[in-house]
Amino acid sequence: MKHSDEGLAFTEIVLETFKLSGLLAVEGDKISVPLGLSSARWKVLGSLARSETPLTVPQIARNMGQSRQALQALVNVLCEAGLVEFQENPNHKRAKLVALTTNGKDIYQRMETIQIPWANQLSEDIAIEDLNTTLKTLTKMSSLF
Amino acid sequence: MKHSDEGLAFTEIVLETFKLSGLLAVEGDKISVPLGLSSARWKVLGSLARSETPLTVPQIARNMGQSRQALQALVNVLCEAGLVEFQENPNHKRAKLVALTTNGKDIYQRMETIQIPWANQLSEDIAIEDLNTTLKTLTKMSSLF
DNA sequence: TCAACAATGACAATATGTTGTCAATTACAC
DNA sequence: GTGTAATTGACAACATATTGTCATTGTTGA
Repeated sequence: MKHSDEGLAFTEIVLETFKLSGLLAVEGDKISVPLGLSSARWKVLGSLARSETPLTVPQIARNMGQSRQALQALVNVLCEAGLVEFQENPNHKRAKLVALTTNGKDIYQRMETIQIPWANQLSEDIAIEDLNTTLKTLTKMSSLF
Repeated sequence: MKHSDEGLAFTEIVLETFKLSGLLAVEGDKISVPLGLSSARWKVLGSLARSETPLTVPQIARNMGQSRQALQALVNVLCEAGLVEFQENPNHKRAKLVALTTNGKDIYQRMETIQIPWANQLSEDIAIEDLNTTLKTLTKMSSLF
């Protein structure tokens, strides 16, 4: 049996995704180290900052496609660092709500002032149609699992 | 400062890349477990199988965008498992060449008989132009780092 | 209502990844 | 050639991720 044309491209995208993910994580670490963060912790702050309402740990995990245990560990560290806090959840005794503290919001704002020019500069030579197609395709791939 | 259109799409691709990478790793683990492998080990076998010539550990690491230390650890495990072996490198006393053993080649072949229908089936509803654009764009993004 | 099922937090074991460091080896410029 | 810089393997420390398990809490259907 052989790869179809689509199957071959799909497979190469898979490999490139692994590679890019690793490179981006290292890059994200470099960017966030000056503010005492890391790629992983920054992403958690981003989930909370982008959300309209406070989220529980399992909700964040599902959004990010990760296990709730991994997210719980990150959130616990962020809580100890004073960037997020647990709030009582009126709908659930055990599953507390995670919210950014004032300090957490401030740090995330400062990350944005670094991330925005970073993304703008790196993307300036890539066609917007290609970026849109890529995002659409990656999202479609994620939805397969 | 605000994201440009490109910067915004770029940022969302970054987040989707993290998510998809995690999902694919889990999926790859499931696929490869029956043959005693994992996503990470499978990728190493793939690098060796796809290469015309035997490679050194740092070469594989650079191909995959990873640290040579991480690759060395994987290769050592694969060597203990008898899937790869170290060969003397006529050009370098320390940097031995890594080659698939007969058993390693066999396992990889069997992985292919699983991976090919997997990729063909998952990609069948995605347009080939979109896949090609996505691969091109991801590769371009990787090259930025 | 209440019994069965699902979701959650906590903990442990393990895999995979980075970074930093050191000595040994190789490559290269002069 | 020779000295300096880069590469490599080995080791350690640590961060991030999965999976499995358990007791607790929440949800749902009969």
